[in-house]
Amino acid sequence: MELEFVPVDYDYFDFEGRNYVRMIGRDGDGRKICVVDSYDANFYLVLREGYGADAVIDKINDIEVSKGGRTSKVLKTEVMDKHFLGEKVVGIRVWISNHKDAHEMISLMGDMEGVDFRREWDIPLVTKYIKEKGVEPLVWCNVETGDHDVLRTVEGLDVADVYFAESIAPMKNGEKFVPKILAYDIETTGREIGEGEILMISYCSGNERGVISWKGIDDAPEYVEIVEDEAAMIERFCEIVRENDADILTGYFSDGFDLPYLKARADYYKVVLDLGVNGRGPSFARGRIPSGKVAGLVHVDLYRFVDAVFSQYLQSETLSLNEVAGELVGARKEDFDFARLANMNESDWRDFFSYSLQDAVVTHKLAMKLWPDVNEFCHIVKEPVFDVTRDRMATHVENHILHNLDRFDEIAERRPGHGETNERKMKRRFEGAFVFEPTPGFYEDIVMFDFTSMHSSLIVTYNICGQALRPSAGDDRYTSPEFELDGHDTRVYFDKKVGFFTTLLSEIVDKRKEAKLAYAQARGVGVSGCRGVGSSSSTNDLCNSKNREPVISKAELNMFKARSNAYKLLANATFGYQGFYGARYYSREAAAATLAYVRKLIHDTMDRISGAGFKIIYGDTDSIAFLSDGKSREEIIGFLKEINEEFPGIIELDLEGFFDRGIFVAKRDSKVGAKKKYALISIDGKIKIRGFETVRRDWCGLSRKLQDRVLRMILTEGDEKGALKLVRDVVDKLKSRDVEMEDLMIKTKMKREVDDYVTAGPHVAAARKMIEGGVRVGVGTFVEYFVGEGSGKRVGDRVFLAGERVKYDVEYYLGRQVLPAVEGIFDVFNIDINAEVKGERQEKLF
DNA sequence: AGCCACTCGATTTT
DNA sequence: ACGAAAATCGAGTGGCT
Repeated sequence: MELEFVPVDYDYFDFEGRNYVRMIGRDGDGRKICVVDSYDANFYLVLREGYGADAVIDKINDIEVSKGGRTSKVLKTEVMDKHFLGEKVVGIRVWISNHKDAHEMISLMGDMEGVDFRREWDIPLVTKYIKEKGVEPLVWCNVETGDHDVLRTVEGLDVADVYFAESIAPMKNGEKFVPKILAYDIETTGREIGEGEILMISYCSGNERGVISWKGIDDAPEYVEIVEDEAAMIERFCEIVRENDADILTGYFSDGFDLPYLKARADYYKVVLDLGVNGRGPSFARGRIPSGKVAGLVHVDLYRFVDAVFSQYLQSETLSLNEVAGELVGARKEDFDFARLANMNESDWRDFFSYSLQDAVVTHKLAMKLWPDVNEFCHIVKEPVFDVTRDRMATHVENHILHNLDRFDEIAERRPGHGETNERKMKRRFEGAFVFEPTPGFYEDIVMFDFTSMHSSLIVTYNICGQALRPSAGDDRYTSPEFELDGHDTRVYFDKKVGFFTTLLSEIVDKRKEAKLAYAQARGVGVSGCRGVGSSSSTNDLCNSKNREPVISKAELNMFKARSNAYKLLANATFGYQGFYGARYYSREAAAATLAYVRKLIHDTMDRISGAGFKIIYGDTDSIAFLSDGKSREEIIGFLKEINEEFPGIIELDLEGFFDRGIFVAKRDSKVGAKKKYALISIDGKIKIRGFETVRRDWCGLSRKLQDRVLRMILTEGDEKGALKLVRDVVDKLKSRDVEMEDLMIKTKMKREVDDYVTAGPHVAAARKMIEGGVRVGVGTFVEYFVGEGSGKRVGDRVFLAGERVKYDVEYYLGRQVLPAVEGIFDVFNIDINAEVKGERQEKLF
């Protein structure tokens, strides 16, 4: 029979000495089903030039590996014309009976005469399956089902039906798959996994929501279900999860907390944490934070996705659910003071239930918000949801490459070995980008240009990749600018013939442009009817031309935005990927050369702009700021167009903006202009603050807020005298001890374990205090402290945690926080803020 | 004890 | 374990006077 199927989750297993891929997903009727497909593990032996395949094949056919009660052998071989790093090679594709033995098999085929090298044995089986069969995650396909003994192994699964795929192929115009998402959250008495009890579990999948608890009160809200005890609560939760029949189970930091905690408590009570379809508990993969996997229900830890993919684009200072959800979905968690736990009355419990439910609701909202992004990443890098939500950018870049190699008949490069990564890590750093040293001052009428995806467009334009690297110059080669590598000046050369690496990157850049345009146009349509849709190309045809009504749904709009964003992130990460020690396609020369091109381009462009009579005031990597010098905006834009025509390849300079005023300050204790530290106000009144203490989380709120207000007053009103008054007010408040403790807290993130610090700064002292108080502090923990009065010489001796009844140190906050934050700004106006404040002190004395 | 040069460590910018 | 380097700046450290 035939059926429609969308795969969501993948894994593989052995049956009678062979590998099978097991997929869980939905059929056309929305039933959760399991589809099993046969897939044999395989790899390539690449032949040495001049050697034939027959002798090699004869030899490997005899190789067997017996291990763990199974015997792996060669099933089949095929001689194929392939490419490796763009060069033609002859490969023997070898199919074997078990992927788990691939590594062992390959080592037995090591020093074989005629075999140059071996590849693709280190690619996960599921990745190879998706790549080769085109059965992509979240893409509908047609399955021709059939009988097979292997179905015995999946008969017990808690799904609507199980099928064996006789054949399987993606559908041409499948619908978009919308998953059912169930969010959950637990409240516990302990902070460590398994230490203490779970008091309640909350869940939310849209309208279906509730809290299960064994801490009964007489009139609990109707959404609370009270059960006998903790074990019963865990079992009831499993039951609810299974009945809910979601595709995705999601939590926030649930890999690191909720799921392992549940598992530990379930183990303690000897009940099965049976959340999935196989009647067994979750499994945890190795790693710094072990990934929790539930069979047939994709467990997604949203924190990990946000951390890996989104964090650098968020304003949030911590990645707490509260902050991230606040920023992304405008939803805040409820507050609950955990100190109340010690002594709870009925009303406290009601608050706690409500708080817990809200956590699950907010997590669900966040999951719905991020789904378009997860979905796009899945479609682009063609890896399952489970992996896409946990992989870092470098892995995304690599997976995107791996899944597209077949179009180039390319055999994949291998992953570097341990020794190799260590060797790469040991290598010296290479020179990075160029930053222009600004002259401190207050400027007016500023223009800023910046290059769009500068590194990526240079890589594409000059074919900068390891594959194209050549030892000498030539007509068919690009010659890089001169740069220093490992102590001597050098140039490198790249063949002009494009290969898969730069082709794929240029596709990413194109698709990003396409999605960005579609998004912009769709938004135009959505906001004020059908307009600005001039092109007739299919991606731009977003209007129903008959009735001129917008036909773009909000979901589609979000899709374009997510797609544009995913391609942008992928493009931006590609440069870093080439210089990343763990990369299959690592090329230190390419990474260093890219930076040499980056420096040359910014210098040449700066010369071009100043050559046209403009005064450059700043620039960093890919941006240039200069004074418009009375020229109109139209003239500037015309000038930009003119320069753009002179760039080679896909290099493009963009208008970042026009700014009415801007301030650049000097480095501390110096007259030299500080780099990466400036504030601008754009012509529409938007303020852009970069690098200042205002935007640094390791400064106290008092200094940050004051500096922000000072900068704003100076930029919007040009009123440094008014700003001076702001400082005086704060100084007075500080001295009269009128400042809220909250504004004096200094927050830092631990970058290593407490004992691993060579020099122990104040935050380490604070961390030690926290540990004394029973808090576990490790890498990633946020430490908050204030500096109080005391005799200690070091700041670290006067560090106190929130709630400690110690007077704050006025001198410290004045001299080390408040004044330093504004000193440089007033210097620009020749105002000595220290003298001003001291003067005030003198006046008071008199 | 105080100054100075230096290193360490956290954070931000691109 | 899972993109890159440039840059600022506070705090601590150890040698010197």
